[in-house]
Amino acid sequence: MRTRYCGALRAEDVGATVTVCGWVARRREHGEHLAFLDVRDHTGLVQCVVDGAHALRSEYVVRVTGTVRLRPEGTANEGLATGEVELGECAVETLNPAEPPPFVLDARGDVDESVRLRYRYLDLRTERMQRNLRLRATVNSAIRRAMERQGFCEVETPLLWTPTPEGAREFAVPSRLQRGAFYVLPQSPQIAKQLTMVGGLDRYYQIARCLRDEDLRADRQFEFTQLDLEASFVGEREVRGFVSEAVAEATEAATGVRPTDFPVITWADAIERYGSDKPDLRFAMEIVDVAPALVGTGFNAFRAPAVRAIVVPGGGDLARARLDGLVERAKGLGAKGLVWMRVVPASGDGGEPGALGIESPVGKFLAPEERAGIVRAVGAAAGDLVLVVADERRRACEVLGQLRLDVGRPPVAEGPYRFVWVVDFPLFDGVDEEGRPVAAHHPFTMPHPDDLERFESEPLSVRAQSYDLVLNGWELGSGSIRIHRADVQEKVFAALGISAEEADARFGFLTGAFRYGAPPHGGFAFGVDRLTAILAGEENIREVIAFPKTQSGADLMTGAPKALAPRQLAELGIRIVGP
RNA sequence: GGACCUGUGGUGCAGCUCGGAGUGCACGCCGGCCUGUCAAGCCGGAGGUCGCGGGUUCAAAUCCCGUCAGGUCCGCCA
Repeated sequence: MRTRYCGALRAEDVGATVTVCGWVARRREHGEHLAFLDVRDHTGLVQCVVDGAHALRSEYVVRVTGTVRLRPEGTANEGLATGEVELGECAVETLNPAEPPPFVLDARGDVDESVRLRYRYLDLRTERMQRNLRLRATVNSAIRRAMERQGFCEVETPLLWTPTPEGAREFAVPSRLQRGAFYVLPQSPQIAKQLTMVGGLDRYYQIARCLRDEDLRADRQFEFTQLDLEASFVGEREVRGFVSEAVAEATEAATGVRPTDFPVITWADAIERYGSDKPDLRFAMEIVDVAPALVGTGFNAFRAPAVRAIVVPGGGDLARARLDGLVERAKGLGAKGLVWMRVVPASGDGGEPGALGIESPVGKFLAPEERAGIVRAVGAAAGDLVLVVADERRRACEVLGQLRLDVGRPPVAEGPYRFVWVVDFPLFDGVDEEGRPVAAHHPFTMPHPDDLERFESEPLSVRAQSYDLVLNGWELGSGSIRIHRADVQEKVFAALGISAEEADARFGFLTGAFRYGAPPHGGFAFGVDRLTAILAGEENIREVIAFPKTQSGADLMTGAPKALAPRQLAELGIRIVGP
């Protein structure tokens, strides 16, 4: 039907007679005997010169046969890949007419997202969506290449899985053959992939769809895609190596530049220095301990377990209203308050040249050496702004970590790409209402061997062999070395308050499998949607998903979710109660 | 479950604070003119339940209450 793609025609094709197929992107009529027709396919646009175009409209599907020729002197279009040439002596065949589209498909102005989603099949024709979906395919392909090169075997796991009431809310699927019983859609292939290790697959991977019935966000859809992997007889470093390789391959395929730097930071350091377990390393503004400068201070607000600060370079000119806003923000985040200090050249005479002072609402409560000590400790220069929070250590760090992002963070999709591994997470994340530790990752995570002796005495100080991969402040994914021995697993279940019977009822098929010779194993999963979005320069994963849902879980194109026909409900034995 | 932003011809916006006739801009659409444009240009035209419901008022796009939809965030996401 066609001999060439629109976007591929170049000066070296001059003289060739070609046939292209595509959509009418635009037409420019110059009277009865001259019109320009931009024909678009997935590769780009080519200008066709026709003798009148009255019968053709936007988005008509056409087949054009013409001769490639150079455009006349001075009429080339440098903004177009095919801008040196055009198709002349065109015969245009309309393969299908089209109604005027509800929105213009070129790159001008934003279109409301609900309109785009309602007509997603049209939105997909835009250059942006074409680029994003093809980038996603490139990323997938690179991931497969890297995993296969590293000896991983692709295994598909069931979508109809068994309920494991733990963690994310699951989508339920009623069974027709066993009325009243349900499958669930997997929130991840976690347990299945561990069973492939027991099954001797050695290295498993899958670009897997995961489903979680939780509220949606810019970086969360009900269904999302993960590179899921698991390997036997490996430690943490090897797993991180596998993942770094896959991410590097994908990033190189997408951007042309292979990232080589995958620094490792401990969870404790990440909290100390960045106030977050997903630090954005594209900018500094690290948190500094200024308590040493305030030993024995007379200023009550600073007599706290921890006093930490960040410097906003050049932030001294922030308006008072903005500073008040930051104070409110800090309080909203749970801090008792926030002290700001503008760093200025020291006033008065007698000071050393270059000496610095501060302007701050609380300046008068601080001794001169305390003011100087803070400025020195944070390494601030004149014109900078210092933000100080005094509180419990973790809270002070986390509040400053959030302020650091509020004040200094570039858009997530703006380069450079700064990956970082966060390791040594705590095994437990606080305690529940009954005072029991809560699993930070999942209950199959192996504790750090050095911390096992503190398991009973200080469970909250036990580190896990788990690790997150972070890119530009977005958590791409997480993984861990798993427990493969029954005795350790029992200890963890006990600490979590899960009885042997309960564990057996919930995960019996897993713990049972582990009695038959489970190899030491560990793995990881990272979000392909998130990685692709960042590499595509998009702030929202909907932009890299062909048919996403809205924040309320609706598919505006199909109208899903919808009521089922009474007959379908009857077959499933389901009666709808309530509104 | 909660907070905030948005909703005005097909699309994107302005108008809303201070109520006074559906007023305006750009794009698209339809028709006419136009032989080198490329977001073509020029002229003309059509197109509206101001998301929906209620209230206040002589009078509501505008003020108030409720509700729906889209978005951002908190909770939630082992």
